[in-house]
Amino acid sequence: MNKAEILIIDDEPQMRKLLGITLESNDYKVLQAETGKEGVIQAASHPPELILLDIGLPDKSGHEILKELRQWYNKSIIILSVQNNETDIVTALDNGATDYLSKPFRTAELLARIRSAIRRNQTPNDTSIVDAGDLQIDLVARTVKKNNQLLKVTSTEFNLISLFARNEGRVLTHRFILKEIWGVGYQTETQYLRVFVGSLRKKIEENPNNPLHIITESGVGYRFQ
Amino acid sequence: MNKAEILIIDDEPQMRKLLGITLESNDYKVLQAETGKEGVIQAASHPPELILLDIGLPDKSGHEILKELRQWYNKSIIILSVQNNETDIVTALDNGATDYLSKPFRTAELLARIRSAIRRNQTPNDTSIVDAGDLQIDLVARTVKKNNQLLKVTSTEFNLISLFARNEGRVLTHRFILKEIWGVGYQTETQYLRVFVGSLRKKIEENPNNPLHIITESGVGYRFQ
DNA sequence: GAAGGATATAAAGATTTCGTAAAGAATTGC
DNA sequence: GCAATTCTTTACGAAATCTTTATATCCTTC
Repeated sequence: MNKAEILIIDDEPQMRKLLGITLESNDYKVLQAETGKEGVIQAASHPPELILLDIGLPDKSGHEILKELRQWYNKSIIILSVQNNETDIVTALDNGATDYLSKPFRTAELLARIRSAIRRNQTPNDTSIVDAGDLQIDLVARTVKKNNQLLKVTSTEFNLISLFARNEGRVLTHRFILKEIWGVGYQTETQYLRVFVGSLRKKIEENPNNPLHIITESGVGYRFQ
Repeated sequence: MNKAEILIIDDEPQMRKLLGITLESNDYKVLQAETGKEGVIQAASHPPELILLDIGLPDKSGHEILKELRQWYNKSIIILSVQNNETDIVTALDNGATDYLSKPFRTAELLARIRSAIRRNQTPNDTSIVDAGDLQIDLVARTVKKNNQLLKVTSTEFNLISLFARNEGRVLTHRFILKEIWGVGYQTETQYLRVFVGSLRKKIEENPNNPLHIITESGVGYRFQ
């Protein structure tokens, strides 16, 4: 039985040390990251069984890191936070956090919640690369290849094609896409979508006038295949 | 979209009422049980999407009920308790509870944890496909396949065939269909229906002159099979 | 089997939705 | 601080879809 790996993302050295000792003495293998950025890179290079994410990080808000991780990481993420306000908890859970614990937490409870979270880990589709014919979309590296050639896509363009790739074959409504990419205030800005779908098609489609990957479902949204 | 069912097992009538109102106003279907025994029976006869289990029950300890449920019930169980002691939490989680909330809890947090728990119940490629011989209608992806080949259908056409698929074998009156697809002001626009049924038949039927899927019930409506 | 109401089909007209180009605004990188 | 890139907005022609009309066919009932 090899040890389950847990990645701690927390900027406080003391907290990392405390958590590290606790977890190691309970037979977990511990990985650590000081910043969100570093955490994402570590998680990508070697996906752990569970991530403990402090939400009060210096570089980005923990919520952003959580969203970023959840674009491809589908194992458990437990949020640790000094915050105990409801909005924070609700946001984290709705962004895909597995659990939320307020600091200071009780060790035995933390361990029990970790056991529970690991037990429930779904069989992961551990590939972060979505393959769609001549296209390969790497959700971690944030790259798009067409016939093995790297395409130059902007950040928003990538977010869009990443969303498509993660929902291959199903129709996504305009509202849904706009909410996911631009946020809840933009759900009626359908024109944004038209422009960005247009520029994506120019890049990924053999013939942009007759798209084979991004199909428009008139009156509803788009479908990727 | 039918409502997710939640079973509340709690001996306090007030708490059941409070939870019931909260959940129902958030579009869940609520089932209630006063005792653990009753709860187990209810859950067995009609497994809900999630169980809210109070741990301070009179007949058996909630922990026993939890264990009993977990022998066969594998969806989410959230524990509610006035207790906030660590042993209790750890025991519950190790017995397979999905989550543990101490009373009094905050409503928004409870709802977020319920959403999270239900979300995790679903298998990643959760599709609800209606199979009708050579036709497969995917209600989530909004796609129609005939002999495994994607058909191009417009938004209204899909809404129509989706309504048919969800009421397979049943005669739907003109008025009902018109109300569902176009809204209450259109219940007499029978000609709309004729046109759209016609175009659907052209796409899905082997021989549109002798339809096998969308059957005309003259003077009444249509039936899908 | 004939009459009359109900249904089917085709096609024209009306409306909505889409795609593209391009200009202005904001952001990023050097 | 300037140039380059990216994002947001506007405008307009093109395409797809929906609605309506006309006419042919089918079905039921007597």
